[in-house]
Amino acid sequence: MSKGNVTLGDVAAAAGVSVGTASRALGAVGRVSEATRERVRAAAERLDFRPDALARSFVTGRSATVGVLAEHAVGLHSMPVLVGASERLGERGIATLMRDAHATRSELAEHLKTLRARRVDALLVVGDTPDITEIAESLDFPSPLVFANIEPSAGQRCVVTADERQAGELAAAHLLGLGRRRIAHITASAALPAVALRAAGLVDALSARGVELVTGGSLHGSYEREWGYEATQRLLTAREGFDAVVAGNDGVAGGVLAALAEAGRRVPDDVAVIGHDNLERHTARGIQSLTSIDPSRVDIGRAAADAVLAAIAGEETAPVIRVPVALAVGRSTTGPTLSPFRDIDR
Amino acid sequence: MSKGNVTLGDVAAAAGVSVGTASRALGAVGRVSEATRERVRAAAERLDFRPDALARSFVTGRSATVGVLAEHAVGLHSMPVLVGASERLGERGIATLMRDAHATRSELAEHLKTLRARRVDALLVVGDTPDITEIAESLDFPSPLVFANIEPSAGQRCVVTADERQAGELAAAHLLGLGRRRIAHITASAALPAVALRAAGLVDALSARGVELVTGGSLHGSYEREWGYEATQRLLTAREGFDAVVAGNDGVAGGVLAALAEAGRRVPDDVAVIGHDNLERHTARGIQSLTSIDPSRVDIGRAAADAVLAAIAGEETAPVIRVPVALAVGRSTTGPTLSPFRDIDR
DNA sequence: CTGAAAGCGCTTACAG
DNA sequence: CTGAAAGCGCTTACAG
Repeated sequence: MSKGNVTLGDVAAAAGVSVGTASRALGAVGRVSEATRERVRAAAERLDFRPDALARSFVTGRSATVGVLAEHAVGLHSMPVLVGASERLGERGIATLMRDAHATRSELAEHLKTLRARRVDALLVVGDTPDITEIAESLDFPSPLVFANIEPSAGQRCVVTADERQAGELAAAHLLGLGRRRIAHITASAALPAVALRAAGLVDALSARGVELVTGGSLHGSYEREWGYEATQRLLTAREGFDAVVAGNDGVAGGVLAALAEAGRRVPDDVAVIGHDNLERHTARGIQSLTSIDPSRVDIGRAAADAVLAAIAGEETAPVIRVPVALAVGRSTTGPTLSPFRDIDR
Repeated sequence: MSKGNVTLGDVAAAAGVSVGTASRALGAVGRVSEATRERVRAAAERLDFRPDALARSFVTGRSATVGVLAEHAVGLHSMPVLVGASERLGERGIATLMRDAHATRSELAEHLKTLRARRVDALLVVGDTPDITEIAESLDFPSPLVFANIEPSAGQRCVVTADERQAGELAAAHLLGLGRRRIAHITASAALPAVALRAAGLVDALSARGVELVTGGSLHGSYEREWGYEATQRLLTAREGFDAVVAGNDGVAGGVLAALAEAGRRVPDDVAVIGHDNLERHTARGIQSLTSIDPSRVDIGRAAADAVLAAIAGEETAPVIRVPVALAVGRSTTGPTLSPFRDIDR
């Protein structure tokens, strides 16, 4: 009690069996009579026996640790994923060893070597990295790889990410439900897979109701606020009639709102606006001003942890796991009209 | 290469020495001739030898893992601390095992037992927990304890947290620098240590310049937006002349702004407002609207990790480590006047 | 300075 | 079904 922890030998002695038998009685491998199993269990219980995790890891080769490669870990996109995953893994007694993924190929290779020496049971990659799959293969990295927070590309066995198509669908359903029919989509480069998926979800859901985007397609630019501003001005100048804008993210939505305000268009009365990322979730100041798609990144982290656990257990995992997104409804679509102070004051 | 990793035995064989000698040559313990040390090192280098961490942990008893007890891990106050700490520890090859600190005493005791069985090298407690020091003592928990994100109380050896006094001082300096002299302080309960420290920092820094709070002292209520609203209305009703408000947090500041707007007071022209927490950091939409104290929680996490590393190394650590806060200057103190749309649109 | 050996606490074939 | 033994890869007194 005071010093040395109780060991399997103590339990075996207390139960009157050998350590080998005690181990089998407590573990899953090997046959033991029910009677001795009970006796050993009772002894273990009585002594509050906790097997030394280090010894067990040493002999089994499972470290109960997973490596985590994180792109910009302290950013708002990664943090909730990392914490959600760590929490879920921690519940299962799995530790995490985090390394920065913002690194050169040789640095990444070095990280992987360290993690292999650590005998991590799996590697979770959060965000974008240069060719980690390829590097892992070239190093003969022995643990399963799980990816989170990226769009899947070739070579990845298991990717956990947001349901980007659904994001577009939710936006469409919400706006259609509000009676909007002349909808514009101002978003980032079509070369980004997530952008393409969201656009497809939006367009398809609108088509199903016989509606198409006012400009005939998405307006592709960047994720910058300026792009939202500029694209909206273009729409206004072109006298394109529109009663709703789906923005690529909350920053772009900000630019849209600014342009609308300058032009004297009321939100949501004249134009409803939807963002993406729901940054307001983090400020939590009470009233939601911008309607926005919330990617539930903590849930992505948890789902990624579940995928990691499955991979460790040797179970087959789906190649792509899409985590549902949610729509955070705010005043930019449902009113009352956005107005001075009431919007900065919370 | 293909299968079994290179082991110390391989290195020893390559260098023509025994494993024991190889171990001494690579490690710090025991004397070895410089010649053989070099030979062993060369062999290790050539074979790209990485000692099996599990074997090493097993024999040394150090797991290279620290337990983390987190109060509301996925919250905005904890996440940056957790990620900052994990990242720093990861750089040093230390893994983290996270458990929820929002638990009953017996659950916490159970967590600690698990962590002891895991042989964690230290325990990092983030946020508030019921009596963890006491529980650890009653369990004879063998690893050092480090606390982050709480105000120190009796019994804690090492606490890493924000410099709360400095928060008050920064607010004072900023407002005085802007020529404000009639300053109100609307904050939460004086029973909260952080509140008391911030108030003390504010009052002392003002006193040094011959200024005192308009109401003769801080107005203590809660951290709720409503309190900010109500307290401001009281000030207005009492015809208390004031040209600045320091709010307990950004939520309270929101209430203050709402009340001022309703009363037709311009911000910052008539009244400057400072918040605390700088939630806008997370939305990062471009222009800072609310001036606010930013507690730099990622830095708290990093500093906590450093304290953990020191504790593991057996070094003496300071009982309280205060991490500097910063002032994020926004339009609520420096203008231009907060106005419609321009403030929600970014 | 170096080698041979014991040992960390567990798991798991291998005999009985 | 159970016990005795080997072994996981390293570190570290202990002899030489």
